Amino acid sequence: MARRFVLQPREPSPADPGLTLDYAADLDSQQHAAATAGDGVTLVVAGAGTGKTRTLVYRVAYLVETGVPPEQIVLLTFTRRAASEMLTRAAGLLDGRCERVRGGTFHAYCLELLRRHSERIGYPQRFGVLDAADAADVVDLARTRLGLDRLPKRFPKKRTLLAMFSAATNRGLELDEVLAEEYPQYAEHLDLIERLRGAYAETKRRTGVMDFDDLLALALELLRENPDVRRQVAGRIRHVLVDEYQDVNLLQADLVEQFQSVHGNAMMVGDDAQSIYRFRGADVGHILEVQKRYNGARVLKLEHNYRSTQPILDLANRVLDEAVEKYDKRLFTDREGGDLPALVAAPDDDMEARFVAQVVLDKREAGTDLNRMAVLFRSGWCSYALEAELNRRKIPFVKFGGLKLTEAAHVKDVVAHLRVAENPADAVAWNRALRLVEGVGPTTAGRLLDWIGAAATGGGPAAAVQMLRQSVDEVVPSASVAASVGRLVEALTPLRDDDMPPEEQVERLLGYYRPVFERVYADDFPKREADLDAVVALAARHRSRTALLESLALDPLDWTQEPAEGARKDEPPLVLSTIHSAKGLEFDTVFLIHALDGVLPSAYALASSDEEDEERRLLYVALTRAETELYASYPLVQYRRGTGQYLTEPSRFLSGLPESLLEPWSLVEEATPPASGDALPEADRPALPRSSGGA
DNA sequence: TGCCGCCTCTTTTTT
DNA sequence: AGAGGCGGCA
Repeated sequence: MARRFVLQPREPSPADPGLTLDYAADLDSQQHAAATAGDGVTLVVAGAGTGKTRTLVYRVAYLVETGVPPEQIVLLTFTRRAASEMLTRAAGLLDGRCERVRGGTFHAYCLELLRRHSERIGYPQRFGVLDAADAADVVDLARTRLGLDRLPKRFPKKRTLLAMFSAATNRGLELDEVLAEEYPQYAEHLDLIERLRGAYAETKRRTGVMDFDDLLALALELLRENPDVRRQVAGRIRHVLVDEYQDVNLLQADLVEQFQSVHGNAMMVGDDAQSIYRFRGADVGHILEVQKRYNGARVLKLEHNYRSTQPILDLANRVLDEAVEKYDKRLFTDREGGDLPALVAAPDDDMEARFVAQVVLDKREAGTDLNRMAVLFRSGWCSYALEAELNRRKIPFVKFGGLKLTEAAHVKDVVAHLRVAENPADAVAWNRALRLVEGVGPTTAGRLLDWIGAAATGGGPAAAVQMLRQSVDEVVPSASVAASVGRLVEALTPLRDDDMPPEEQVERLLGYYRPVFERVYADDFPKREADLDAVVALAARHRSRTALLESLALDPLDWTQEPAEGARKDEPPLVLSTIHSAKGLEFDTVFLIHALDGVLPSAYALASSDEEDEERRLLYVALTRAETELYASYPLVQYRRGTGQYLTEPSRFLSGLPESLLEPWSLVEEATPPASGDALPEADRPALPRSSGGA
């Protein structure tokens, strides 16, 4: 029987002369209590703008100062941006001593673990990582493999299938429970869906790839089924800190439990009012039940808001008040005064864009840096009109969320070729590369894949390329197609050299791919060209092909967009972001655009009051990003193909609020360009100058 | 078999 | 707007 010997905690005295930071002076009393909390499990319930990040950063510094080796601290977050921001801030506090703190997203951290112990779960060391689009392709491969050429009518599409699989995995449910709960219309196909799920899993394993959910699920399996690995991994985690804990799903909550299982030190920070990831299996229940899961966990609160003015908080509090599910949350601030938030009705989205651009320029003129302002929206497409307007006015901006560059077809093409070099068993990558060969369609590609698969399992991955070269003639319809496939193989062969620097691999690959690229994207390849150079640049920043591919799979942070032409050099750009991607950030001025019913709340999220509440929290998150100025705006008309122009309604969460909370503005177009010194039509109603760029 | 053009549909949010 | 499905043609 193993025995547990309990060591008394070694409490550093508050006056410990070894501490270089003055924690008591830099933090308020609640923040101080959290940052300097003793060992064990601590839940910090922190409202919006209460200095959560600051507190975590000081916590890290405190641990390091009190003798915890930085590399034994693990700081987990949900986005790479949050991770890097926090690690950078911590590093800045104790000049470099915090640099070796481990951390990143759950997915990235799990990937690292799996890479190190892949043999324990039956994966090759060089397994690949699938994004959502790749995963959809694997579903197709799995389907073909099951011999299911024809699916029943009214059968879920692959995107829906993946969502079902994901819900089951992330929430620890059986497929039939997910179907009954969320997809009753497909319940009759349970058997077939189940078979597809099995084939999907089998295909991933056979071809050595994992999807995002696998990163979490397999890491958990690795730790649970290999006590020695768990002891080794958790033994090196003296403290685990988790930000945005309200957004963990079951797998992530379980992983945290594993990570702290040796030392028993965990700090979870979160705000149940800001839970916005239910759609991917997050469950506020986990933050609410921390005390149940960890007997004796202490609970601390941060309630003092330092970010926003009172009028902004009043509005945010009001929005939350009307949730069906009540929150015991009222933020208070010392920042008295400040302007009322505005609800701006714009005639159409072009005028809305001009309004935002104009206020942004005015504020920049008045001394607010562009990157202290942000434009937030519900979905990626909401900012299209604004992006055009910002380009016209040469205002530099970066956009977070929405479509990613790594999802662009031509970037995925390049990545697919690299993945084949990395892991010749990777059938999805092969498939993509083969389909780009002129004359190769689904059928030919399928036959070639069978050859490759046989070679990869039989003679090992290295044999695959060799085998393919010999077999091409037998499988391919014509000699010219065989020659084309041969050229692909010739292009890939030198890339298998692992010592070749990644940028050289990409450069060489582009020698093969460029002609293909110009043929496949004949109508618009010049516009796409810059992205290929960006891949080369990204490759130059990575040590190995493996590292490059990981970075590409998990959304590279340092994938820089070039600044708009004519932009001031080095001026930090205006931030455009989905609300989801803006979580945890703060800005002097926030514009919430397209605050429309059907957009926020999304028309797809109105089936239940739970879903509507999540949309409401999303609005709450958006509003509480603002420090001093807040503008919510919406266009009065929208266009939709088919329907044409139609009238809109402002967000149900914002319409009907008293003018003492949210001041209605309307936009009026000035008839003539203003002479200098002219008064505005009304003091607080900015007029729009005539559009300079045309609509 | 593969390619092309025409059709419709559907449109969150992220790792 | 863009993707995916389908039918007809080379």
